Amino acid sequence: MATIQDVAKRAGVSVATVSRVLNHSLSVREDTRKKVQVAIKDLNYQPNLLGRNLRRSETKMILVLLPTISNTFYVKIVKGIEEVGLRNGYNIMLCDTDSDKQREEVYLDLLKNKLIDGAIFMATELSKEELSEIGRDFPMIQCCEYKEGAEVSYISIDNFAAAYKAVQHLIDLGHQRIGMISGTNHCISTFQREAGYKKALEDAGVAFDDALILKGEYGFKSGFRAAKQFLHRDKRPTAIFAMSDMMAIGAMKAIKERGLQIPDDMAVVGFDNIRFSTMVEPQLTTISQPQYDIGCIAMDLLLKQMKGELKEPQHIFVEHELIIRKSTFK
Amino acid sequence: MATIQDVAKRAGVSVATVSRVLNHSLSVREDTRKKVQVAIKDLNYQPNLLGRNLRRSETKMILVLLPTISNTFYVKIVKGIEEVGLRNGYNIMLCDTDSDKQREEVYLDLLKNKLIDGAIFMATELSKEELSEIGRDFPMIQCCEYKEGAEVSYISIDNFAAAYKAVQHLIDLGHQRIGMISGTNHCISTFQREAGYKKALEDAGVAFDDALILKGEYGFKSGFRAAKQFLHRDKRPTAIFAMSDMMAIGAMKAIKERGLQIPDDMAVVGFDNIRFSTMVEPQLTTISQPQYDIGCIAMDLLLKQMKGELKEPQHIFVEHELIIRKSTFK
DNA sequence: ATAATGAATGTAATCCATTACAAATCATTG
DNA sequence: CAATGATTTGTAATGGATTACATTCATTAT
Repeated sequence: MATIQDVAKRAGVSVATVSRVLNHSLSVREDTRKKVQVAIKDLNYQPNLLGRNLRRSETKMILVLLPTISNTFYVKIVKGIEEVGLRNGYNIMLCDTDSDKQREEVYLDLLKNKLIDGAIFMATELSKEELSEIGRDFPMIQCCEYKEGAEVSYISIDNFAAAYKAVQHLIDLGHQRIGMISGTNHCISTFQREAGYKKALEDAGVAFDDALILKGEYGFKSGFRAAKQFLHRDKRPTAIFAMSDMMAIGAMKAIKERGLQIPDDMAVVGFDNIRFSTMVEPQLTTISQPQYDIGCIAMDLLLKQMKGELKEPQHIFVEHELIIRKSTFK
Repeated sequence: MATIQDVAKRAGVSVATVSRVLNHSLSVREDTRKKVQVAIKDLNYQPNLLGRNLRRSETKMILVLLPTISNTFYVKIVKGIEEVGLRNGYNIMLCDTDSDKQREEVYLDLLKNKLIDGAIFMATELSKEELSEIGRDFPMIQCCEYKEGAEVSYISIDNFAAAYKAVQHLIDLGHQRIGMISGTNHCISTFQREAGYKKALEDAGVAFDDALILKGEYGFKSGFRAAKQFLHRDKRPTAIFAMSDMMAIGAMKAIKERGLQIPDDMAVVGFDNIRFSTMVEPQLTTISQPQYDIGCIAMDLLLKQMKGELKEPQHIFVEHELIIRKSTFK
């Protein structure tokens, strides 16, 4: 591998001049620039970024921490992050933390050790104190999930309002016994969506029944199992609000297996508007988030923070939408 | 940010000694080690990896290039790569190339510029010549998709044999008019699966009909559209072999919308055994690949190559399996 | 022709950690 | 107690590129 020294020697100039050519500095005469470029080509020279990075103290790499890569919900968010990141000269790397704190810390060390310039969390197992501490020294943004009170910017939808709207929709359709398939994790979205569910019931004058909330792991199976439980009850709910589309789709399978009709015997609402929600029969009513925009904004925030343009942590909420399909209304 | 110099000064030793402590060198007296560790803790020192990497000329980072992160097929492969990689002290980063050659090249520059130690391609837009050239100088492995003739190791299943087996299964069930929903891309798997399809027909004495192969983009919609086309025909096929589960599931939707029964009126076989293949009604017959193992082996190969233990490029084929479910056979 | 100005180029310090080699310290033995 | 070898520690070079500052060269003004 040729180094900048080799190029300099071959071109008969100093390393400084080569560096200037590499970095498109203006003050290089046209013929010397040519000479250097020839030498670069001759030697098939590629600048070693380790040297450059050390000197500049930046790597132009951004890390996106995903709790799991199997959740298609993140796809469009990542696309948004990439769009803005690449346009600004940053490479976007994804990491699968598997919701494992240790693994998260391994990747965070890359941030602390300057191997990456910034990080975007889709979720984290860190406490708000730990987050705040790292956030003080290194650029990072929380996206969709966040820790309330952590001194780290975030962008999200208003999960409370979204759940409220979904449940209100069911109430408007005449449902009174509405089962909720919630999540076991401690994400803020779970908490807020449950709160939205309760508030919508309360505002409609429907008594809250603890037995109507079941918890699962966000996947197809959990939804399937929870719905089965609901179906076994004497007074089964007439509608189900699931915290994720995957759960909702699992629930739909259980309902159909039982020989019941959706939405007549039981209506179903999901959350996320994943692509599959239009591929099932009937298509799923769900909450849609502007994922792509969320990604763009998250990356924008990170860029600002890296430039030092953010004095205070920002809290941004974007609009959501209730998409009404056949699983609730013919 | 404290540097190794600061630590050395505070501990009253030389930077070399601090470095030895950091790298667990044996020849440090117990009490000096303690002193240094105290200083490290006091200053909250984190070694700057940019310096270390420059010196060692390695970053312990591995890149996995994905043509798209929305395809859940890669999830388990990535898990396998991560398992082996992390166990060997490497950080695994994922990149979404969007099957865009330019974007691939951006990420490959990271390899050429020493910012990552090695790369695993799930697919590539590079030609075999380009691959070979980079492969000569930098550690890389092809996984699942590969370029025949490129001097770069690969691991895959035998796509020809797998397709052959799938089609043979349909033939065994008495099907003669078997439609294939193939892909428009130029991946070797597409080519080989078509070849396997043809050979299975040939060996069974069934005449090959060009009109029975339709091409699409691997997704739900393509499968849906292709199946619709098949359904409009006078002599429609009695079975469909799709190149991906997503296509197969799209095809199933079209068949069901037409009011036909699966598998009685039309049997369907997919490819990949994604999780959704068990979530649809009826469950999908498909080809299963040992994705997790494939990931482990790919990472193993890469480790060997980085250690210089691979003189020749390796070509590894792993077993596949035909999983027979209700979409072909009650 | 000469001084002054500005453009082009070069020299050397710098980023931070690692490590070969040198030096110092310690323990052991004749 | 000196000599030897082993262990511990320090000095300084190193990796490759960037850049402040110094120098050279060409051009314009006087």
